[in-house]
Amino acid sequence: MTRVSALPGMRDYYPEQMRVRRWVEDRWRDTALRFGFEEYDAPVIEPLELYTRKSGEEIVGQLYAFEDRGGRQVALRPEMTPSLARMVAARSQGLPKPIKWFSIPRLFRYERPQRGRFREFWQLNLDIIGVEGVEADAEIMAAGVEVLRSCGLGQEDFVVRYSDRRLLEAVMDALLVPIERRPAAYAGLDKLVRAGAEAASAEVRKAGVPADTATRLVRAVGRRDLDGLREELAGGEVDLTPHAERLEQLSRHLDAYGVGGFCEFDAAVVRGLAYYTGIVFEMYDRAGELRALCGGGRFDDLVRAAGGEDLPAVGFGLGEAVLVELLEARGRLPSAEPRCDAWVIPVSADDRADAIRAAARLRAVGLRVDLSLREQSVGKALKRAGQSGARVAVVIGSSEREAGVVTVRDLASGQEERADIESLAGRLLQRPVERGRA
RNA sequence: GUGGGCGUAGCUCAGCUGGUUAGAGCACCAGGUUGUGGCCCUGGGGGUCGGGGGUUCGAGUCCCCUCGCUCACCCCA
Repeated sequence: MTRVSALPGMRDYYPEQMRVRRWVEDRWRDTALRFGFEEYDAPVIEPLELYTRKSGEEIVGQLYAFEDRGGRQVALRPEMTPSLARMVAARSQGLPKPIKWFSIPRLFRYERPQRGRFREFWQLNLDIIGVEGVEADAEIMAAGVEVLRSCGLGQEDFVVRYSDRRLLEAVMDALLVPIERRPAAYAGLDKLVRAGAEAASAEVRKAGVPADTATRLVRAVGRRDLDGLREELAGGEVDLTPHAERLEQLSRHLDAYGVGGFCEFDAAVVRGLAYYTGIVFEMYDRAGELRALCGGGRFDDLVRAAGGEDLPAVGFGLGEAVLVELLEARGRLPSAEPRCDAWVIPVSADDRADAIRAAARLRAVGLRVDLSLREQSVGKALKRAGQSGARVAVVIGSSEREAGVVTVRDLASGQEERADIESLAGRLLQRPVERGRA
């Protein structure tokens, strides 16, 4: 008999991994709710057309697409944004603005699995729709920072780098880079941080930008701060002031949120994809060892492109895979937590009915209770109970039955006492196992 | 899609230049202890040595193919 294993890039979540995923998702959800976002979801299977129409070329090439039994061309969703755009476009007139929605979608992309990259993955999506100003950008970025902080990460662990597509446009205006060369030039600039100035410059030249212009562009962006940009562009005709003011305002807001220390302006943040229209940002581990934790920005054409009214939007996607890697590297993953409050052990088969009644009573008041289901020695059962992290073992044998009590063994200290089931329930309820906490 | 590394028990691995029925530790199960855990002792289950083909008297070991994992590139969460 050959075993059938999970498909490439798909993961089985055994309880120990599931605990971690649940822990992370709980923090995502808590933080999103604290920022006033409402949760939504959409189908995992969508019409293929939803992606072929508007998504980036790369994503379309990675689709899990097939024909369903009704002859429809369908795809497993590779990202959440098109579904969001559809939902908002369908009801945008009736929804109170701004719309602040979040989702924790399960997504699929058929690409080569590798470290921090799978074919099935989860991400947190946060979006604000209907706000034009940097107030929304700041709120989104601050929420992103707080999501990671709620997982126990600090300034020494990660950083948000941001820039503004409009600023880059102005720089390209100043350097007279032809409009039609810009998408390819962006892609070249996107290599600056990873591959260095030489490689980026070569890529930009390949995009059809004259060598001296390419050199100036890469050098300007490579300065990575506003003063540097201004110096490199000295003598140019274009005024960076409105962009600088917008960025300054964003920076002030981020300080007010208390997340200024996590955020750095970086002109080299470009992001490859075409649909960003304003602020763009990425979150990275400070050590620079991992892939991007998160990417986002402003895409003001989102809703209109989906057939809705013209509404500005800003948002981000934060993946679970890289985040878990970072948490692991920093030792911030939650340690194994107690699974239950009590573990009930019948001494012999004759005691089982009473053990079941005791467990049922404790469960009825809301405690987490496990029960020995195998006929085995009390010693074995206690060992199992201890492994589970239960706080107490409840032993029920003939002498307890006669006395109408149970023996309660504190599994940490080994101390034992007899008690009736109601007083035990009361005592355990005063300090039940904390739900979903580290 | 391109290129490197690696596939032996659930996990971590050993297995010398090919040589009988493939091993260890941990984990699991049972017993020692038919009412008291974490230590200890004893025993047990569990492997088509990733799969297929080839060379050979003989392949975990050598060759080819293939699948999978992994790392880097591409790109992205």
